[in-house]
Amino acid sequence: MDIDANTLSELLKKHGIKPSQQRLQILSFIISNPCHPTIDQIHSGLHHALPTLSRTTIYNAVRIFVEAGLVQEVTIENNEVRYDARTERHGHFKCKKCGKIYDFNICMENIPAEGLSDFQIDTKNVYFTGICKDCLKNTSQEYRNK
Amino acid sequence: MDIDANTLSELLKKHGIKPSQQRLQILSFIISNPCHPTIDQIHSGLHHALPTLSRTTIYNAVRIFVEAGLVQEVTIENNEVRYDARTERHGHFKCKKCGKIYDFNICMENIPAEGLSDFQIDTKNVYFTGICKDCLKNTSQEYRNK
DNA sequence: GATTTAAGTTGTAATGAGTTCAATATTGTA
DNA sequence: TACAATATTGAACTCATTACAACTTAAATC
Repeated sequence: MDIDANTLSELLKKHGIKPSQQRLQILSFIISNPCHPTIDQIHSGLHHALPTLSRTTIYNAVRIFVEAGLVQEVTIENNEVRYDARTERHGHFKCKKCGKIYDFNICMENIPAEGLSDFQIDTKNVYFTGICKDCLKNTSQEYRNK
Repeated sequence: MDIDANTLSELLKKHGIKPSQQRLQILSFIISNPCHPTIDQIHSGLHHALPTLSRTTIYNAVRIFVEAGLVQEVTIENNEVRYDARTERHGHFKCKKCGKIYDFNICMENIPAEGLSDFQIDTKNVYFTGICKDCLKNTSQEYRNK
């Protein structure tokens, strides 16, 4: 389940990021948990490995990862930023009932954007909201947001 | 520049929303300022017309507008929710240099989303980031984020 | 190996968008 | 006018994120 630490270390060095224990663990966690974890989920997920890990360190680490293009910020809904190590472009779907986030493949290049000629486009984000297959099956159920 | 108050009033009633002075002004402001204003921008923009207008009222009003489908939430970047009266689907581009947000037309229906069959899709959002035409022209300039 | 220097980490305190809530004001209706 | 229902207001609160200063670690030089 774990990613080779040396490989990750080299990856960080290649981007001019010093591979500290904390950074290696944080990046490894994001890669091996492709559920788009929040800062808080990273924090509690690494608690047994690094009991003194501070939230500030996680904020710092993900910021430099994002700047280096190793990790993507995913803002599906306001008030929860999530992180995603998939660098290939893909879309996100958030179910309004169960709150689960699904990835889906999408060919961004095919999106026809009128009026952006002469613009330098760095990132493209697509997110949908609605109700997922599983929740649709159980339609008679009570509404449990989030 | 103003929108006919009667038309707006009817529009609100049609959606079961009581057309109070505050709601009319807030909706009118969002419609006549298609710059995707934040709560704060709405607040200061309406200050001369409604000096006692409270932020809470704006939060309440935009929430019921969004629920009624009259207004769209635009979350380009975390920590700033913006509001948009354009209900037709379109994408948003945020310039990393000047911070300006551009609309662009996009045919959402054509976005090929693999793996979402049997999902009920309610909203589709597309946002790009990069550097706008104007800022590209002045490349030698200092970097002014936001 | 000891010393110096730079960089990274930590926890606390500050910030600021958004929410909650009780009091007040407004509106519609009899 | 009186009543009931709804809307508005502002202060207090919450909570994610940021700022910052003290501390720790790692690397570099002697």
